[in-house]
Amino acid sequence: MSNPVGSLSEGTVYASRIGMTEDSLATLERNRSSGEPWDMGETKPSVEALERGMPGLYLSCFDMLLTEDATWLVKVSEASPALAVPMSRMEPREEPEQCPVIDSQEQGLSPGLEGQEEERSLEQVQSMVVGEVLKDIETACKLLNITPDPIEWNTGNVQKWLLWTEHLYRLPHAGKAFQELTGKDLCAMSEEEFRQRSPQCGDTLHAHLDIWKSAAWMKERCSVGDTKTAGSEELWSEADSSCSGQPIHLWQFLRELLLKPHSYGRCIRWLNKEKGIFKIEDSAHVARLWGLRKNRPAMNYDKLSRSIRQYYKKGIIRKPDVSQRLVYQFVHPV
DNA sequence: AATAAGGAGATAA
DNA sequence: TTATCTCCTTATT
Repeated sequence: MSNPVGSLSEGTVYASRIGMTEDSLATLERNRSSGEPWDMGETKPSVEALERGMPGLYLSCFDMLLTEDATWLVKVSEASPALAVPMSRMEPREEPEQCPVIDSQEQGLSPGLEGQEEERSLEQVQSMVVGEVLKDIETACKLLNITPDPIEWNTGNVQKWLLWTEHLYRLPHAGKAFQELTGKDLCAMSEEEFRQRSPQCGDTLHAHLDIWKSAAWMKERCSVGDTKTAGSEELWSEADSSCSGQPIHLWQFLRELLLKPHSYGRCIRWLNKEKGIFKIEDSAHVARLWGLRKNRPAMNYDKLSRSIRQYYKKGIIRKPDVSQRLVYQFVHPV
């Protein structure tokens, strides 16, 4: 029983999850602009952008995957009559080929097929949105070196996740209130219990954990081999690809950050992607992320840059021809 | 004060 | 042994 909700009947699951998710998102909405003690830059997950673009859709997509019930389609249709609009408002991704694209070849449809077609495109939207969420979670997992399923977290993993979520959403630090808790403990806690531990952001943390739990539950569900959710499974394996295997190298890590300007563009970005020239805009931030990834709390830019300089003789990274502060160049741009 | 370049020993996988 | 991590000195911006 990795997810308490999973053991409920389908009907109950549907009702309870709708309620849960709406609460969660309302909470996230409420807390979006809360004060933050972190200076981690403007790192905002795309989940938030999606929320902003299509709030009704976001929650519905999750729920649709969580049930076989198709009534959500009606809900979504009512909530956002013009589905094409949120689509066009989607922020462009750096890897567009990974996003299921709604094809526009449904012009000459017979009226009777309209509902079917709508369902099909909604399914595509849904898998795309879910894919975004899964990718965000996957990114966090790689960065923190934790598993996607909160139930498997030990106390250290829990702390990492808290730290991460706090800095991502600019929440006040509340890690101490959850110090001895494992992921299993965390998952068993109600929103009220979260609030008791952390009055300021307990509800927000609970909401985010809920999303992670849902994602993990979905992943488990997909891995059973459901044809209807095969698309999501592909997204998972795609996202999983780079997190399996050997410990990550610094240059790989830097590439990962550079590949996600949406999330990290404010701390590291390409000056010339073709030539592999990049600039570290916030050295402290990048060092902190690297330390997080490698479990080195004492990491700083002095040490990180020393590691980068080790790449000089290895021919992996060099200083660009016109040397500038905090600017480096991959010797073999891809 | 921050960053750059390397030397050199320590450490973890 | 490799790939950092850590600490340090000296020079540059």
